[in-house]
Amino acid sequence: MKEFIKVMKALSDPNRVKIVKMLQHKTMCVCEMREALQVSQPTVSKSLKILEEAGLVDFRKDGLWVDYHLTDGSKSPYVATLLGNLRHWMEDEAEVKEIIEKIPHIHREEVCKR
Amino acid sequence: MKEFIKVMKALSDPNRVKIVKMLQHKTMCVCEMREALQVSQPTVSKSLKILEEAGLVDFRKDGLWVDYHLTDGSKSPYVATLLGNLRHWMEDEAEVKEIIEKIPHIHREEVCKR
DNA sequence: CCAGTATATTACCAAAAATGAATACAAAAT
DNA sequence: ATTTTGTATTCATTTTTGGTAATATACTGG
Repeated sequence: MKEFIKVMKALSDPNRVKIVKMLQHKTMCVCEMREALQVSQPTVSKSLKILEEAGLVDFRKDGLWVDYHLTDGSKSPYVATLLGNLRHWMEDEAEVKEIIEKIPHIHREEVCKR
Repeated sequence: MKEFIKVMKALSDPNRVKIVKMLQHKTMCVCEMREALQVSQPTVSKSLKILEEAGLVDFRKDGLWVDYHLTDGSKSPYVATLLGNLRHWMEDEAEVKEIIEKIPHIHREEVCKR
């Protein structure tokens, strides 16, 4: 039950859902997401931690950057199912579309350094 | 997006999930759920309102009683999918099983009147 | 080692949500 | 009409959450 609740809570916030939707398109680092979402870096970090603890995302360190990606959900049926559904869910939401369209124009080298 | 968040939030609370699991077995009134969950009546009512606003449950008045039941989710793909998944999800959770086992022993006529 | 950069963590604030007591409302019975 | 009973709502209080600013940590290059 606790696991389920954790996953539901993780997906109960617009920014976190947007992060998931972005990561469906590509692996991203924190500052890229920061730029896409237009929120502060700590806010992104915190959201990512919640998603990570729910088993929705994982990361790999690449030098100074931390690249986040969606998990395969193999550790939780809830995660697997919801990540699966989220592939098609909300594809037409303006809020999501706007952000997805930004992604190709965000380049790590330009966006960071703050 | 707002609709999705509402559904996720509604399912982010143990008592509300338990209510859904109970309603999978039978239509129930507020005081029966109160007895099964061992919480106050207003708490149940409020939980039901949240579930209702998310489109997960609906009710029918039967004299003094208000019988709640799960919806068919026809108004929201999120609801439809999650209610579908919740049919098998958490069937083995001790927390849920205990409550489900109580249901047959709860009789409206005895449980109400307080 | 030092400076610079990306991320994480901490501390704190405001807004939202959960909780319980009291009250209001509605339907039925007397 | 009044009382009783099941449910909904209100209100005050506490807890949780989401956000930013400030700070700490970790990696890189000189």
